[in-house]
Parts: sequence; C-alpha cells; structure tokens
Amino acid sequence: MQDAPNSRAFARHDHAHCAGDMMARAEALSRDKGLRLTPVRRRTLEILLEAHRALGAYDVLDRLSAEGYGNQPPVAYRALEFLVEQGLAHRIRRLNAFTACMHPGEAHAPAFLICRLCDAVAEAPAAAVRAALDKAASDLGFVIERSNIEALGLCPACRTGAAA
Amino acid sequence: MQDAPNSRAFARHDHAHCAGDMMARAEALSRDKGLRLTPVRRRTLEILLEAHRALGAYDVLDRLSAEGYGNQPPVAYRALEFLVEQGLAHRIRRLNAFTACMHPGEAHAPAFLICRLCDAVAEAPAAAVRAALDKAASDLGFVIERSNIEALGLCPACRTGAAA
DNA sequence: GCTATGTATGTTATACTATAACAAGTCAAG
DNA sequence: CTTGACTTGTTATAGTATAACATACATAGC
Ligand SMILES: [Zn+2]
Ligand SMILES: [Zn+2]
Ligand SMILES: [Zn+2]
Ligand SMILES: [Zn+2]
Repeated sequence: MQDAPNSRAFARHDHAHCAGDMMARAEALSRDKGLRLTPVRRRTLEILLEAHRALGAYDVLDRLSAEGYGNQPPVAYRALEFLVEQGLAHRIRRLNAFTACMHPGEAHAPAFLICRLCDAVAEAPAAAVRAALDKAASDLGFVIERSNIEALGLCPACRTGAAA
Repeated sequence: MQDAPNSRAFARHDHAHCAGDMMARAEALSRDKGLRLTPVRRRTLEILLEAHRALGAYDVLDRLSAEGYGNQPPVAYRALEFLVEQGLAHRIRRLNAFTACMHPGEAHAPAFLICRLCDAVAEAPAAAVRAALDKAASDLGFVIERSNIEALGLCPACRTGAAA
C-alpha cells in the first residue's frame, strides 16, 4: 500500500521510528489541545508520514478511499486542512501538495527545500529566514500572519549523483 | 477597461508613470537581450501593470480576448510564462496569480507581501531573506535554483483602517 | 434515557487552474 | 522563394479545489 519513499529528507534515518514519533507527538498534541484526531484525520497523517514526501490531495484521497473512507475530494481536503491548521502538516504550494510536519508542536516558520530531480522535500529550520522576512515586511509597515517559503533546487544526493 | 486598482503597493504613487516606466524598461531589456516582445506579450504585461495587483491567468485571458486576441487558456499562459521567464513578471503561487515585476532587469529574489483584506501585493526587497535562505539550505547541502517567498498579512492601510 | 446542539463525514455537483497536442500563421536567413 | 525556428490560435482534456446539502456521530443538558 505504501510507495517506496524516494526521499529521505536528505539524510538516511530510521523512518519507522521517525513516523511513529511524529504520530505520538500528534496524539499528545491533540490531547493537550482538546482536538479531535478522528480516524480519517489520523490515517491521513499516517499516509503523509508513510509516503515521506509531498502528496497531492488526490494521492491521499486514493489511499483513503482504498481503505474504506469516502472517495470524494472533500474527504481528503478537509482532513488535510485540519492537519495544516493544527500545525501537523504543511502545504507546499509549488507542488500543489501536502507533507507531514517534522516538528509538530514547536512553533516554527518552516522553509521547504524541494529537489527538482527526486522530489524530496525537506523542512529546513528557518528562524533566521523568517526574521529577515519580518524585517523586510515591517520596513514597509506590513504585518505578516502566515508565510510560505519554498525553494527549488538540488538535494545533496542528486547534486553529486547527476549533472543536470 | 482597467479595474480600479485597489492596491497601491502600500504607498501612493504616480501609477501612470510607474507603469510607463516599467514598460520602457521591458522594451529596453528586450532589445538588449534580443527577445521578442510581441503584441500579445506586450499587452499582457501592460494588463498586469494596469491592474497593479496580482491577476489570475483567466483574468488576463478575459482582457486579452476582449481586445481581439485568442480566447483560449494557452494564449494567456504562454504570454505569462514568457514574462516570468524573462523576469518581467512574477508568479504568486499562494494566489494562483501573476503580477508585473517592479524591478525588471535588476537581479533580485523578491519576497511578496500579500494583504488578505485588500489583495494588494508588494514586492519587497529580500536580499537578506534570500541570503538567510541560502544559508539554511547550504547547511543541509541543498543548492537553491529558484525560490518563492510569500507572506500573507495586513498592509499598512488595512492594519490601521480595520480591525479584523 | 432522550433530545438538543455542534461537529464530522459522505456525496453530488461544479468551479477554477493548467497543459498536451496539433494546425496555421509569421519572420528572417540562406 | 524555400526552409526552419518560433509564435499564435484552437481543440480537447487533465488536474486542483470548493460550495452545498444530507447523514451520522458525539457530547451536554434536561
Ligand atoms: Zn513543520
Ligand atoms: Zn534529489
Ligand atoms: Zn521583481
Ligand atoms: Zn490591505
């Protein structure tokens, strides 16, 4: 059921462990905040974690419907929207896709690094980036509420492996 | 034919002058680089400049077709793609929209500040932001080729004018 | 218990965004 | 005037996202 992950977020790691850890954090977070991490929502998050790369809403929907959940777009979009709002997932606008957050709970304004060859998506720590952005905005009198910082390029593996 | 601009990029200015200036720059740039700034492409850029805010591809298409150009999506998408590739316009992914570049010719990695109330879009200087992003990427061994930096929030006018 | 209320899910239908593929026209070099 | 590169137009279709309504489920009062 699970695609072979073609991304390791730029570094080999014990993926089963990392996914399990994220789920545990998500459940703790839901308990603390009184959120309802229902079966569809939980399964959606698991799907994102298993894929370990950005998935389109319809990719998620395919998997959900194959497991007996609704098979219409709103089912996936609503679950994904919930996860994004709660900070458990992020939306990658450049890819029209979603990815599980790797630092749930920690307040963070992430930057995403997208490899154009292998489609890996890494969530880079971006406190400094966000600070610079806040500065640029406040110079114009603008107050930032949400931000999307996305970069396209080559991940370490693809950079050394291929010349394109 | 021209919408009342609801944005002034956060500052009053002589819009006719600013648009004319941008067109002049675009033509100079095209001459220098041997590009073909054809009627559709030129008109598309003018439309973006007149609107002075981000326009969807279909908004542009409506205007183009009303003026006798083709009325099918590829007409607009191709002209917009050309402008973006030549650095004469930018794509705002958060809005599925396009906006004329306010600094054509100058190498720049812009950040876009999008007001969620009045839809104004400002192109903020973001050299510092981009530098911080490059640093974050290189720490992970990632090489950035293109980036989208977009922020949603409140522009100065909407911040003082309304409490929402 | 039983109902009222809010929330979540399922479903239908449709709107919006984007591109593939091919045909026809334009332009400049040779 | 023919060739070849490029631009525009058109048809058709793919891909992304949401509105609106119906049903089911939970929890909290009564
Ligand atoms: Zn995150
Ligand atoms: Zn890669
Ligand atoms: Zn620009
Ligand atoms: Zn505003």
